[in-house]
Amino acid sequence: MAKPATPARERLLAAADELFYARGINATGIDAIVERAGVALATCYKHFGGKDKLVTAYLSQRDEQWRADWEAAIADADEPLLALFDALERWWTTTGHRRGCAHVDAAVELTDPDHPALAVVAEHKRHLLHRLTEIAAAEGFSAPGEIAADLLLIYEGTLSALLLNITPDPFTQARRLAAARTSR
Amino acid sequence: MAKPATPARERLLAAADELFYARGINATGIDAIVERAGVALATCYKHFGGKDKLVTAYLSQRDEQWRADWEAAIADADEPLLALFDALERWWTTTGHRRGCAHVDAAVELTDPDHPALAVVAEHKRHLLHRLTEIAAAEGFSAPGEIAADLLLIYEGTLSALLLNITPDPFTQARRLAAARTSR
DNA sequence: TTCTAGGTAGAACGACCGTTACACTAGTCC
DNA sequence: GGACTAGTGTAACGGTCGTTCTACCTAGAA
Repeated sequence: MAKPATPARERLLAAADELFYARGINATGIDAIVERAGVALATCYKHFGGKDKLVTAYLSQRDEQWRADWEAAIADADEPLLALFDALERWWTTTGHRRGCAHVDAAVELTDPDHPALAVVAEHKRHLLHRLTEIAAAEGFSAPGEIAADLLLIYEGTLSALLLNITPDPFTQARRLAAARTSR
Repeated sequence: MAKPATPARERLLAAADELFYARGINATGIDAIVERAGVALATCYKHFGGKDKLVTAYLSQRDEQWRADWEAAIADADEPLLALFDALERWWTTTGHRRGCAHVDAAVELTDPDHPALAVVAEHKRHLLHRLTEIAAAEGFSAPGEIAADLLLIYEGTLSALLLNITPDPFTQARRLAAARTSR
């Protein structure tokens, strides 16, 4: 929250979130975001200074939101390690879009390896692995890093399955696989 | 093989394969492919008629290649169900690029749901599920469809983990998870 | 020889997009 | 009142890209 959250800035971020996710980053022009936000083009550039930074802010916001949702699910869950899939299913069923994980999409779309938004993607996934490892350790598992990596792999597979629509019920699958992996 | 495989056509497809995969579909212009192939621009349009169809041909070729590699791995493997991961690792270690699955990338990049190439993507993944189900049935598993879906989910997760570089050794992970799922 | 198929080279078009600049407005605070 | 801040609206620039067109070339078949 370095910058003040003015209404214009918030509306720009909300519009960017909708359009970047639904239509893709490269396919979405600044003009479309500005129009959706009901804001002047110059205002967008005053706040973000360019598309790259707007994309970065969009992904950061998604990361923040996801962490909050996940932590809430962890607090609610009987088995904290499986809360990942509770949060995923809640997110998936409450939003209408079908484009998988916004961070994975960005990693695919942003071809330039120096794009600043890619750092946010890497940090988002790093956090997933780190937090899963923490939870597994707290649950007393002997190899928490291995369990965390396996759950992350299952999670990524679920996201892909959702994006590609290849499997009838990815959530049930994911929970079955994850439960088998974490049973003792 | 409806069209004759003239040298120009082959070189165009080879160039498209390299560039579309390495730099992304949207970020790669026809000009770049034509230059890489050492072919005239008009020749490209005479063979493919447009970028959409070139992309479609590129993905079809990848699909064909992947099926052949996988079938070879199945023939070689002790456990046919796990050959998927043998083929994946061989492909990954013999090619230099790190952009995950070309078909998933296309599904992310091609925002227009009517893009003709998306049918190839869907068919590619449908075939994976179908063939895995066949093998599981041949191996005598009682719920071959379930096993196939689980293996496909693990496979997709591995591809994502490779793309995002989030996990130290996705192949070992994938084999461990898959072996646990198919043990009896 | 003539016809044809496949390939070449280069230019041009139209559209889109990220970015910048300029002139203007309205509220706020000293 | 004056200065500052945030926002508006429009126009233009420069670049990229998919696509089309025209003219030309070459090798082999009829």
